[in-house]
Amino acid sequence: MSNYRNIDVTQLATAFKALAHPNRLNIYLQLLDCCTPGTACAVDEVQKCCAGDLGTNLDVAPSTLSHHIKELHQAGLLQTSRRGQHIDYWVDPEALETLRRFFATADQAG
Amino acid sequence: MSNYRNIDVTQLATAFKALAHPNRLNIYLQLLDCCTPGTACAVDEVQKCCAGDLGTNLDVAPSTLSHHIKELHQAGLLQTSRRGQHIDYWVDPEALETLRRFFATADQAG
DNA sequence: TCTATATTTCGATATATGTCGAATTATCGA
DNA sequence: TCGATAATTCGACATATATCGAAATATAGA
Repeated sequence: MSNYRNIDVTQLATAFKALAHPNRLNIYLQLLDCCTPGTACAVDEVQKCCAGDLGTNLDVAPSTLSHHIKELHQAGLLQTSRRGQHIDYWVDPEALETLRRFFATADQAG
Repeated sequence: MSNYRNIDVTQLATAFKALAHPNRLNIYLQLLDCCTPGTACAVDEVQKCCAGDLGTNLDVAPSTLSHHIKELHQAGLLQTSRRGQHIDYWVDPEALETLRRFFATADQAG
């Protein structure tokens, strides 16, 4: 059961766990809207996705925000890059593809 | 943020939470393999999906198994029907479709 | 009706998680 | 180099969750 139709079940559970918290799902959705998966927002674009921006509509302390971002990152859902004082985050396209594929195949025959 | 591209975000987080635990994910995967989503296994088929069967490869007490099944059911991921002493469970097709659709659209543009 | 089987509910307990504030690290600009 | 800003790490604490065993509920069959 550690593997299901060529999908790593442990990785799947880890991803679900990361996305299970409303604040973390919120962060992930923001990043989905912010940048095309696999790409950080260009600096000159209006949309930003550095840690501070992700917390503006979350009402949590910076340390809590950092904690949640770390969880998402450790689950493999986000990628990261420093840009000066800021740290940008964006959606890991492979992890997203794994999730998409799981539900796509699950939705087919039993 | 309670709605994202016509998908209920709260429902999404609830579903992820239910699937985040390895034992519950295991149960869900068994049901996906057991029966076509939306249908219970016919009684005369070899595959079964009553509560007891779902726990055979899980190594947890019956009460714990029941607890996990209840979580999946309350999250809207499973449907249920009593069959004599047994209670059958199967994958709710609409919930699965919601998840499939979320990742399908998320995987497209940002 | 009585017994066996399947499942759930309840109460207790250990562990995991979310949150904060304070302190720390990293970077930029003066 | 110093101060400001962004983000992380750490320690503490309250809450949530997973688990079990015992007891309760539901059903089938003798």
